[in-house]
Amino acid sequence: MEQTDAVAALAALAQNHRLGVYRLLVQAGPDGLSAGAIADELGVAPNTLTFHFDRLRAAGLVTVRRDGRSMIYAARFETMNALVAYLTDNCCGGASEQCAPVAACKPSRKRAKQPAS
Amino acid sequence: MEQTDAVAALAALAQNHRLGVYRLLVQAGPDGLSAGAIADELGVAPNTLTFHFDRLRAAGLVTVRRDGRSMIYAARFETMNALVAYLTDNCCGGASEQCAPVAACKPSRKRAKQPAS
DNA sequence: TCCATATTTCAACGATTATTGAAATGAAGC
DNA sequence: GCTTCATTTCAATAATCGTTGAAATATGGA
Repeated sequence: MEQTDAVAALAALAQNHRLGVYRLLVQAGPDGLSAGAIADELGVAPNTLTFHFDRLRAAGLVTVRRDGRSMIYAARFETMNALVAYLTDNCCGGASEQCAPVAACKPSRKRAKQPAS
Repeated sequence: MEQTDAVAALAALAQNHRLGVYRLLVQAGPDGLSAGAIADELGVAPNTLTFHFDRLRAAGLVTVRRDGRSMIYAARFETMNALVAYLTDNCCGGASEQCAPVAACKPSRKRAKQPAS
């Protein structure tokens, strides 16, 4: 992961509603959640939420797919893992064994192909 | 870690110079680096850097101590670990064993007591 | 086709952010 | 005490950000 991408991902997460959305999606797993379900859960206006989804998507943190009238958002775990790895990279110069690289999250169920990024 | 603290930490890291500073400090370990050394390494004006140090410090990501005329900044690994844990918390609803909580970085050498936060 | 539902688009506004230049502070050495 | 070095403070500026309201788009069902 490049520094530019890491800054983009961090900036995307550095906002109350977006962090709330993201954590919801991380916990939801590969199946994701509909925009409406997230709006209900967080009590955020749908148009505001669209703005935030765009940021998360532009940062590569989530994917979207359409399901009927609903848009289903899901976390991209590869990006999450890459970001964590970037942050903790070569921690303490690699000196301590306790500063080992962090574990990765590899959900087993296949994720649906994302259509338009 | 509370959502507010996580947003603060992420916002502190969501900037090119600050992310550069932070990664330098993570790799430097508990001994830290002087403000001047960091300014040289990154090619950032000292006053600009002070502004960014303040953000990192306010977010609890780094500590400072004075050493002669130099200010020595060092990463706070507890905050780093807490942030990573917060991001990946209950990943996939805890379903997959591969989504286990991430490893923590616990540098072995004692860190100098930080004076004024 | 017409209507309801789900979500997105657009323009506008106030608030926050990063960088700058000049001046101030604090510590060390002569 | 004066000078130098290391870093911080302050005010000003341009750029970016989050929320809002109203209107548009897309899908599914009667």
